[in-house]
Amino acid sequence: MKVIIAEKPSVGREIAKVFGATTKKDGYMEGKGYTFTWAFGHLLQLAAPQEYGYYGWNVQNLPMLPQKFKLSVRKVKTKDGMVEDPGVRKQLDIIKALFDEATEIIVATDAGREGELIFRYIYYYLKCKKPFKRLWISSQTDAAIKEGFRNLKPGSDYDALFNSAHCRSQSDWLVGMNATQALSLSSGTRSVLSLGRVQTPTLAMICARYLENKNFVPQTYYQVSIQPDKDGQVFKAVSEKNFKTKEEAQAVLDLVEDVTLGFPQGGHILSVEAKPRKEPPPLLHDLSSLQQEANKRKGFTADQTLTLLQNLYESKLVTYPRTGSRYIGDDVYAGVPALIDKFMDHKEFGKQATLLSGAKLNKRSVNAKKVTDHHAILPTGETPHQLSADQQAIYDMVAGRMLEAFHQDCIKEITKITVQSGSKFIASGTVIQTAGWRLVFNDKDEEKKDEENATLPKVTQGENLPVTDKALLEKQTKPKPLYNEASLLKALETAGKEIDDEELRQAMKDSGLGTPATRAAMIETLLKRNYISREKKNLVPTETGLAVYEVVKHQQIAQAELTGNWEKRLEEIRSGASVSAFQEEIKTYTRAITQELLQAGKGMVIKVS
DNA sequence: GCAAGGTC
Repeated sequence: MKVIIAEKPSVGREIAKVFGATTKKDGYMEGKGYTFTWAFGHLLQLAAPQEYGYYGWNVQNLPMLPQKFKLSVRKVKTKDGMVEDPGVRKQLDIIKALFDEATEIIVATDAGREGELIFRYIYYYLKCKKPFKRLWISSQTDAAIKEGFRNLKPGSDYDALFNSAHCRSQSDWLVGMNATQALSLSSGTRSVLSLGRVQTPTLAMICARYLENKNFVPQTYYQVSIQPDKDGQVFKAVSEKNFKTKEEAQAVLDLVEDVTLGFPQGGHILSVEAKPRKEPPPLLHDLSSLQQEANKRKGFTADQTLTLLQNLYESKLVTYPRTGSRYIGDDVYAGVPALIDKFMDHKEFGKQATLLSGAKLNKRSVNAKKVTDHHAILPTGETPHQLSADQQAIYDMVAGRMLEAFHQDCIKEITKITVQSGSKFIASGTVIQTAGWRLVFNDKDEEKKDEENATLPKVTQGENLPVTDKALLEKQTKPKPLYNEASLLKALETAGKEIDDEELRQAMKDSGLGTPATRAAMIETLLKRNYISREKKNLVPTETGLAVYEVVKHQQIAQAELTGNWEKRLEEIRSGASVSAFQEEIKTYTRAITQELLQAGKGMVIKVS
């Protein structure tokens, strides 16, 4: 008997379906001589410190550097503390029984580093010795699954990938557990002051932005605006330059040849530039972009959006939610026209679905090379029943985005008019000529600035217009806004963009800080630790958060680059570089940061709340 | 009591 093990039930069942195996059992399916089972993500985790003999939280134990890491069954929190998750234990037992019967195992966990780790941890924990092969596919269409099975790889081909995954896991444990205990113990508070490769740089970003915002000194500057009149249609033009002093601006204002000063036609049109600009539709959603949009539109937290999306996924209404790709492959694209047709009766955007039906679709979101473990989020085409208002809102964002993504470009005309009246003034305006994808939600254009005119009258070069009004404008420079959930998620994805080193940046771009699946939980962790709080839509540090930030802000553990460095090394391990060299470096770093924090925490000032 | 990673 061959046993196929997937990362999650949905994939296990999908593969079983392709094989025509339909017999449902408890925790697996069987048919055609195969058995199909699954994990629920990570079933096993690196054991907690006490399982290596490090009892309690004690400076004597630090740094904790286990000789050999152990695995333990995933735990859940109950009123009696942490206990084995019974569902996980049950599934592990099922997997063990199946592996015992197996002649061969086929590994069908997600095609990536963590997918490999999920299987290997199970395999080694169960002390299984059966031979295994690897299925490596990035979409779960029938064709992709069949092709993957014709192309099974030897299990050992992925040993180096497992090594890199295991290193990632151990390194996070060593640095996180030790740094957390070191700072918590030395701070003298009895609370948990957690630190980690992902959470601490994130906290640092929030704190740095908060302090920058709070300490920002606004600069006053001045502008002059005039209002020319074209046959009764007025528009606004603003001085080409900004002025540092009111006097400079006043001088420019005084030179304006307006009607009240006796100039009947003092606005001379120097030039009119009008150029069309194509604005392509947005890409399909991945989890992060959807969380950002839901936060902007509905004020949902990243965690709420993920929960709602998980509900929709479990009801088979949307595809896999925890994806980091905004693209689909050609195989999935083949089903898109039929999918669009399903929305022709939708009350909000049925009209646009009808318009797209049979039309030539925009293929910007179609690129198999940019599909990673999972493709972008799409509706499945199943008809929703009795969704809650919030679920419906998320569902509509997924479906609406699909219509946008395959819609036509939006064509705008950007107009710039230069007017001479004493000095030069600029009027700019954007007119949407063909709305294209913008028809789906009829949203306002975010890019549009305050000074812009909705529409500008038709004027020609050389024309002279009366200037009917003028004004001196006093303005102030603004600080970068505080992070909210949407802008933080975006910053986490692109933390690499502020890194100069090209190779580091590439490594960061692939991973960012955290992963789509973990970012929502990480934000919740910072809230739970009382490091940050929500103020309206903003995320701001608490006193505790700022105190921790002050202690660690110059340390490596607070820098996003730490992840970039690790990723680079892990990638080398994946291509065969030495594991032990990296492990030694991590141990050395763990010793160093533990010592530093044991000292630094003593100087901490934290109010006990 | 603690990390980051995955998912019901």
